[in-house]
Amino acid sequence: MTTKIAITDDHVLVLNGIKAMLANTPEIDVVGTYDNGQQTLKKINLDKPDILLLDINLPDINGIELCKTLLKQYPELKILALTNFEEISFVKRMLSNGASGYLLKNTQKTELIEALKTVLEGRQYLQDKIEKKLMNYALGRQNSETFIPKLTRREKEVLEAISEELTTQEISKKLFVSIKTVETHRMNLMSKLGAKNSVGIIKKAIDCGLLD
Amino acid sequence: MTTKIAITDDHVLVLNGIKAMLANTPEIDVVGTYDNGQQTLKKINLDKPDILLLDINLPDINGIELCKTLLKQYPELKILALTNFEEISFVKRMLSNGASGYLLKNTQKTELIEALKTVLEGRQYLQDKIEKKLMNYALGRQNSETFIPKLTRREKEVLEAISEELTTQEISKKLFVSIKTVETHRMNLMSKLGAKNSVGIIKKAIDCGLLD
DNA sequence: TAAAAATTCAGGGTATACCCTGAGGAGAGA
DNA sequence: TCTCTCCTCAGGGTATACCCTGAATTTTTA
Repeated sequence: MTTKIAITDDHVLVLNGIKAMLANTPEIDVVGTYDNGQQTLKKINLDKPDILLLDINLPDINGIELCKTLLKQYPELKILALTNFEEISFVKRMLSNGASGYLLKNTQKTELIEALKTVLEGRQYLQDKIEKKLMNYALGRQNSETFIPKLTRREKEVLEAISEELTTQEISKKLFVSIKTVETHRMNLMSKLGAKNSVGIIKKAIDCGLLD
Repeated sequence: MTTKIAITDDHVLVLNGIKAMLANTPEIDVVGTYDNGQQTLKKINLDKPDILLLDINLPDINGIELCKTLLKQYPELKILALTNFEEISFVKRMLSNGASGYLLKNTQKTELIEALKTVLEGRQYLQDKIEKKLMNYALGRQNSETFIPKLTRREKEVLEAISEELTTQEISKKLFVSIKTVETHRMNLMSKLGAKNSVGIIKKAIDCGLLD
């Protein structure tokens, strides 16, 4: 049984590099390559790959968003992030959005194939370097007390709307309440999150994982 | 529908070689051949090719300059560099001046046709060898900054300050500039990052890894 | 069931952000 | 030299965010 994989990357050289790398590996079949997010969304249901190698850095859609969207539509699909970004924040966001693994683009053939196998078995594959970073990050975080403030239902809704760059007026219309109510909620958000303004609200919210 | 191509090269045997190579390929029609830059500039508007195969090494004009000039006048034209220069600096300069691909003169017929097709579809074609060189070069400098908007030094400073929850007035004092200047930078940040307000700036900045 | 928390909203205010046009000077690069 | 980008700043305006006090109603919880 061959494993069908597809690749989304806007760099032709990367696409071809991977294809070439897998050319003489009969158990792996590259069924599709896409160079942007829209194309991926359109064509993936035709190619039906088991695994998608996904670059974060795409011209049209953020790879992290794309990951989330794809997994909603195709829960069976395994997504393996393949990128140059070493930042832990990207790793965390990819994994929390359902990615099955994270590889850097300097990956060698053997490692790529091992990653594909691991992912196919339903397990998670992280490159050594990434795993260590993640570990250190987790250990560093354990000590520092991170109290996540409890937000009410309404506050979460307002928070969400603020992060959508809506104005108070727009939020009031969206939630069917008065402007004054929205302002109250925002003030409470600032108070609870220890922020001086909406920018602070968003920063702390992202930091606490209250937003994706 | 046939694809019209033209060739600029000062070596007659190369011109003829390519023509011969494409002679029994009906979907490709060689509509013009030029042996220097001036001639190319003069005659290309008459021949109206879809793709131009362009040598870098021309007697009168530098092929890289010619590429830039041609694309200013004919933005629809696809230019495929065809040369013996393997140096990455040439490749980069051609591509950054808008060339759609880069072939060495040892190209075989099938590869040439594939390159032409790829370019015609609006994608980029690079010969394997060139691709690998570029890949190594790219890996050497992990600067994946394709979709990350380029911010100026001042814009980065203002961005940083905004993320510190400072007001415009506070930022102006911190950076020793007027309030109006800070506002200008913030507007430019919104524009560059596609944000509707400061919240959007921060979100996109975090998203792009410009912060933290 | 009483207390606490959450949701709603008002009046009234100041500070700030947002948005436009326009423009001079400095520096880099062709 | 000319062009382009960046940095700087102004006038003048509207919209919005921020901040206070106070309070009625509903919902949750102890």
